[in-house]
Amino acid sequence: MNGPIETAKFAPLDREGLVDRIAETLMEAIIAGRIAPGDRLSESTIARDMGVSRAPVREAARLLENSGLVRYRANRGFFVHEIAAEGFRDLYELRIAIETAAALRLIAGDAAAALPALTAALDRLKAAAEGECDVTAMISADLAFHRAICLASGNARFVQVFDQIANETRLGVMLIGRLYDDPAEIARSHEPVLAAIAASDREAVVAAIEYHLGTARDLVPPMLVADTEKRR
Amino acid sequence: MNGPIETAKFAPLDREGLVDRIAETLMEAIIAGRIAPGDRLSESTIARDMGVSRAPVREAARLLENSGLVRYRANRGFFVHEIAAEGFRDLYELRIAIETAAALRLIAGDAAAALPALTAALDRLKAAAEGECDVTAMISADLAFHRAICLASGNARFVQVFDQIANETRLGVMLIGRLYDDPAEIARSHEPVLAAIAASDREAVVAAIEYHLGTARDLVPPMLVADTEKRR
DNA sequence: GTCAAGTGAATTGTCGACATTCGACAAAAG
DNA sequence: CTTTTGTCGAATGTCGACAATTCACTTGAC
Repeated sequence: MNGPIETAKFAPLDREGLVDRIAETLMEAIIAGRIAPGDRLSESTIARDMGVSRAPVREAARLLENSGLVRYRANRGFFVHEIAAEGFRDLYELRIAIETAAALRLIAGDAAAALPALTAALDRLKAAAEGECDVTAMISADLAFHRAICLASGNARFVQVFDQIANETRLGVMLIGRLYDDPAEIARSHEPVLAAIAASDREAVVAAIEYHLGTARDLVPPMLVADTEKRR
Repeated sequence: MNGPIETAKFAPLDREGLVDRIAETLMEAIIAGRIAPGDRLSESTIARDMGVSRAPVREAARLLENSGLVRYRANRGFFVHEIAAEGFRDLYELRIAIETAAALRLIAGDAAAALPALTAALDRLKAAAEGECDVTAMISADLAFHRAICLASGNARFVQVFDQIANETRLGVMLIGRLYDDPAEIARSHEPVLAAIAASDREAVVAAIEYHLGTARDLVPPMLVADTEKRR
């Protein structure tokens, strides 16, 4: 059974393909806001800039389409997704459904085992809210906490759906600077969710998530409309 | 507001691109079982058979990946997705979460307006269960009913997620002939769900969907394991 | 001045060819 | 006989070129 090598002496080489690297670069640019929502992703331009051909760029764009960052229109190309007020409500209703289900599933299983990861995620979120708060990092930490809940549920599907919509959430939220005006408050608003999970209280979990995400669902769309108007 | 043409006199030309047609053809072949789960989708072969180049075939495959029908492995190509027993449980937990949320949302809105569509979908399901029951058609009608619930919720996200996982459900369920041994019984099992929605009874809706989908969730995985063993 | 049609540059859609990688079989060493 | 190494066919990965489509601009008539 034992070959000459028992423990791996080398970490696997980073062999992620060209397409993945292009996709990552594009995603980073979109999330960082260097490409604005609604902007067209010119295949030729991107390919030329990156020094590759158009084929892998197209594939990368298709990949990003799955993440909801990019929309494709036939014969017109790829565009950075613009999220509307109405779509934001729907998006958050889906988040409530998914994350509530994940949390309930988590409680039904081994909640104790999952708590450290959740607590750690919340701590990181609080840390990100301290001092000179970078909005992008703050959003990342926020999403990471919610993702941790899905992950801890043990159901890969919940994580999959969450990942698909996380970036869209990001795009929507980033349009609104004001939302993160009081980062510490945002961070604190996650505590009831964790507390309910820790207490394994099903009803409290449902209520906490509904309140936490429901607040954003009801608060953000009007802001989105206002900000969209202002931009004209 | 009114232009010279008020009613459309011509159906829109079939301008859906080559990629879409390839994707549809492939999807049809997979759903019909002409390509078995686990089989490789050879780009070259498909391209040659269809008389096109490999580029649109690749894109079509990437599209099908979003529908969960196909999985992509780097440098190895596309394969028809194989669903495992464990994955099936997760899949159905997600369905319960989505469809329950959709139904509750539906009740919160204008339930009366949505009822005709749901009733019609259920009738079609019953009709499909009559006489010489084609399993594929039966599954389609079954899924169509559940999709109608998501659609009636008014939340496009629910529909989007449902569509993404519907085909995977199909692949999993099709592996098990026995499940549809008694089609009429299957059709009837949908009635409580519709009744609960019609009554706008939140608790009943939650219970009905949990029971209806939960039965499949608990029943199918052992069957999947058994059938997989048998196939060896 | 407004609107329609025409024109052309720019972009996407598709293709065939070449480079790279993979997996299986064969061959050689232990 | 088992294990490792070498080789080879076949598939994917990437590319540059051409065709088809779109969009902004110009042109012209009313």
